[in-house]
Amino acid sequence: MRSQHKKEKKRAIIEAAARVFARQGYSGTVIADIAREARIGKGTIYEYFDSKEDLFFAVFEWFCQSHVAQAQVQVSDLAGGASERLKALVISIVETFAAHLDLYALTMEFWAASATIRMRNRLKADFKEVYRDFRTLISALIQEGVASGEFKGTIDPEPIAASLVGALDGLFLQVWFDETFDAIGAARKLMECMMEGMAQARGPSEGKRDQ
Amino acid sequence: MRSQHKKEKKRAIIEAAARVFARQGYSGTVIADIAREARIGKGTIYEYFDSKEDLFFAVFEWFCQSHVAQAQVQVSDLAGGASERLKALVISIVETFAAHLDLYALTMEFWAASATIRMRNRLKADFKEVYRDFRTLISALIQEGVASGEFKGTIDPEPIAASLVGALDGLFLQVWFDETFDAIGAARKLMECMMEGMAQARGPSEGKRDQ
DNA sequence: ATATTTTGACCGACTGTTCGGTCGGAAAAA
DNA sequence: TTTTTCCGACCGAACAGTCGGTCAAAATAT
Repeated sequence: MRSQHKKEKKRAIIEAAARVFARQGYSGTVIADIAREARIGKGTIYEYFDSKEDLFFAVFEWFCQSHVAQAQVQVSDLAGGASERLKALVISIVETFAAHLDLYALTMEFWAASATIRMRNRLKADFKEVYRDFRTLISALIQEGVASGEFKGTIDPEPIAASLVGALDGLFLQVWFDETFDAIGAARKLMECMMEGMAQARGPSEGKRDQ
Repeated sequence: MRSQHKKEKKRAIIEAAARVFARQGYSGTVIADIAREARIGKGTIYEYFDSKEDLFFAVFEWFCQSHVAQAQVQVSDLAGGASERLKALVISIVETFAAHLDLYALTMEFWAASATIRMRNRLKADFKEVYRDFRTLISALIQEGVASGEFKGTIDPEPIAASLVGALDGLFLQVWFDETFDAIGAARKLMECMMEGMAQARGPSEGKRDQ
């Protein structure tokens, strides 16, 4: 009980900070708010983090880690053909986000922070990596589909994966501003449409070079 | 020269503020910075706006107005079939954004501001409208394609339009974090893929169910 | 077992600074 | 001269970060 306890407490502060930042935004949050949420004294926070900015960054890293990890677990759980799994993964991501809309505010806070000079370099590299990971995850699935003949050989997995990742972000943005917007439905229709577009034409002969 | 001059000056302040907010973010911007950028005294700003928040909101409205207007102009300029026009519009939007990446920081600032309680209601309604306008613009194009027989009758225009709008936002987010990312290329591939998925099957007989 | 010392987690009053907004008067226009 | 526009010195509230000190429990001595 020493570095163990410290680790736990640090984590607890990070989670408390995440809640407060999500609720009030970075600038709208006063260190005292976080201390109160974590039920500790203001000074204690500075035992664990050098500055408000450091704490914010720690929240960001914690958030990225847990989210990417979750998606990677999800995809490893899936079974079936590439197209089935792709569809399932995308729907699952959308549903997960939809279930944690409150945390979405945090994401926007991170985006905004990345626009300010000081934070930019710290956040940018991590964000780049997160997006790359997501693209790779989806791109791999698409490639699998191409390899198995489910998808056309002419499909270029990377940009399609990027577009899908982008669409997910974008759909959530729309939910954020209009909670009646049906992101899950839109994602389903998008997947149907893209599947149809990616599907290997099965009609004529059987060659890869349809026309 | 009175209300005319006032209007111009107000606009000038808004544009100066937009530049500074884009560069430094809302919290990172001090009223004095905006005054300097606009080459006026700090006090003068308060002759035109009641508060920093008001000014920020004015920037937001100015930004929305000019961007939506621009997209609407673009679409009215286009000629050709629905699929051609749709593709052209999307590419044109991507290219416009790519050419003004600096202003993208502003968009993120608006998103983040919408996460704070006070700003939220003011921004939310406008944002909702902007997204609705964009969706409607694209949805109308898709509907046109369905009506003309270019697209399948089973296509549901609204969610597809929403996904497209989302994908554009999302692609830009990726550019923001990795300037080597090729959003224009990705958008092209996405359009190809979706077009293929939306296209009326022309191969066998004329039914929907090929195979 | 008990007393004593050491350690370090914890705290919140305090401080120096920053910044949004004001105001009284200068400058320009009418 | 009167009115309008402009200005920046000034003010006070807010806040990040500090610091001196408390206290409980771990370590050590008895």
